[in-house]
Amino acid sequence: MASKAIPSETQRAKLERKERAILEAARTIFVNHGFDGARMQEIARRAGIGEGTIYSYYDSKAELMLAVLQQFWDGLTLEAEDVMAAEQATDFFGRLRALAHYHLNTVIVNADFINLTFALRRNNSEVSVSRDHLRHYVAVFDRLFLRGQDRGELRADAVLWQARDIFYGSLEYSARSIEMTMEADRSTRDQQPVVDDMVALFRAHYGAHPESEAADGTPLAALSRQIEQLTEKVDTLASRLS
Amino acid sequence: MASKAIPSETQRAKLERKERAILEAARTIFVNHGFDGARMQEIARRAGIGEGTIYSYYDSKAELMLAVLQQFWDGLTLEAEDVMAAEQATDFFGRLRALAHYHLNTVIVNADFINLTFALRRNNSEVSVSRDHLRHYVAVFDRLFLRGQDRGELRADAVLWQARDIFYGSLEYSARSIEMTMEADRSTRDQQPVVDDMVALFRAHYGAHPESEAADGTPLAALSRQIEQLTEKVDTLASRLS
DNA sequence: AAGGCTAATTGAATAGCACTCGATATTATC
DNA sequence: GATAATATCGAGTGCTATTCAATTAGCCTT
Repeated sequence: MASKAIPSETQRAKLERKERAILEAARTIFVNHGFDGARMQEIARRAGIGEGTIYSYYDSKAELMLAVLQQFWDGLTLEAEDVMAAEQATDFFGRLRALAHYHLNTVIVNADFINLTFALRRNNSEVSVSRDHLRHYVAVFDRLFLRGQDRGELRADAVLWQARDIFYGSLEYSARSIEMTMEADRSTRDQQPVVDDMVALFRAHYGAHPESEAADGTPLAALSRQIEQLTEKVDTLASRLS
Repeated sequence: MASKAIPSETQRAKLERKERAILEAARTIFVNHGFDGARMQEIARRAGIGEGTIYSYYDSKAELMLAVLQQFWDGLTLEAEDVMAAEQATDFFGRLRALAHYHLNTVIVNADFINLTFALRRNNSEVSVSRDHLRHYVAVFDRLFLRGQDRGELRADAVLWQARDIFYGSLEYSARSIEMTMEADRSTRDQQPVVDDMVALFRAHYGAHPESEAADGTPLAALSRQIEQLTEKVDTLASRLS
């Protein structure tokens, strides 16, 4: 397949540039017009190439959109990982808050892409591929959750995939609700309560409650420990304010 | 519009029967082939009428599918209300369990319809109509939740729409996860843990905790709860600072 | 019940689209 | 520079939803 003739570096670069141009054009058209509304002709025109040329890069319209989505979700995954890495808080709930905030905002801002992703759920053959983006993306949550369990911050008997579905499912629906209430206003103000609620939910439902485990007779010690942690946090905050 | 000539009862009945035939045929074809895969010709043939006749009942393929979905969701709403009415348990959590069980099962069994519903989210003009089905359907949950708050079973400061998004969002994602793990097996066995988890979640996060009010008998629990609330506030502050 | 009027029905014709394919241009290799 | 390989093109193909002029069926008046 890749043996006959090796294109020179400039040639390869040219092809790659052209492929990027197609992807970029497709991205714009798909977002603006949706899958069915997008015209291959317009994508070709915008990319500055002939209509048939697209098909030597991508086998079909669906596959082209899949490539667009691939790129989009890969970007999101990287961003989510960056957000996690940049988060100062090292405890589970602080990181969860950061992730929830990032995800909710992302889902709202990129609502077009999210809709496009789920619009592909019709064409059965592609679904499996489209699932991979999501799997990759939600792995960020999975790692966070498992680490939280390892450190004893979360109940050990909690089921990962159920927690994951609660996290992403709730946030997606919340995003839709938020979008509906503010069709024009782009402020991020209203997202705060949802994120707070999500963190509180995880704390109440999945958080380890040491005092109930340590039923031997030192429930006070557990509380004392919590107060210590809290004091630490408050001190951190205070120092940051000065 | 409806003045010139009033059709006799038999004539009207005939038209209604024909409309039902179209709807029934469309329902079958759409479910089996999806929106794009469905051929208007096949729907017409199955309904025993000419292809053009469909268009004197529905303006377009999309509107036809919308009518199919309308019928579907209306049926679901009635069923959900029946489930609520038939439930012996009168407390919030018992009823919530029944609703969660019904909804999860429904979403799994009728996955085709659910997917079709969300596939229409592309065509902007129809979205508003399609939202009405959902609004009507989720009102069952809303009534249940508000009643739970009135009776003091749920925290009074809980926000209805957030709880609703958590309920339906989580269940929808869970349904997908369940579908994935058993592509063939139709048993309802695996749904139980998800339902249990959902009820436990609502109990932990939204349930009223009388012990924190009755600070006389169980001071430790009250303190623990206060600490949690405090932690929540501190975290919120911390996130706002960054 | 015959004629006239309205509304319903039909399927061949239209139009719009993704995709194909033979012809053409560009690049690589000798 | 010749030739082979590869990339590009856009007019044509095939498939559909939708339209519409012609036809039929139903109802009302006399």
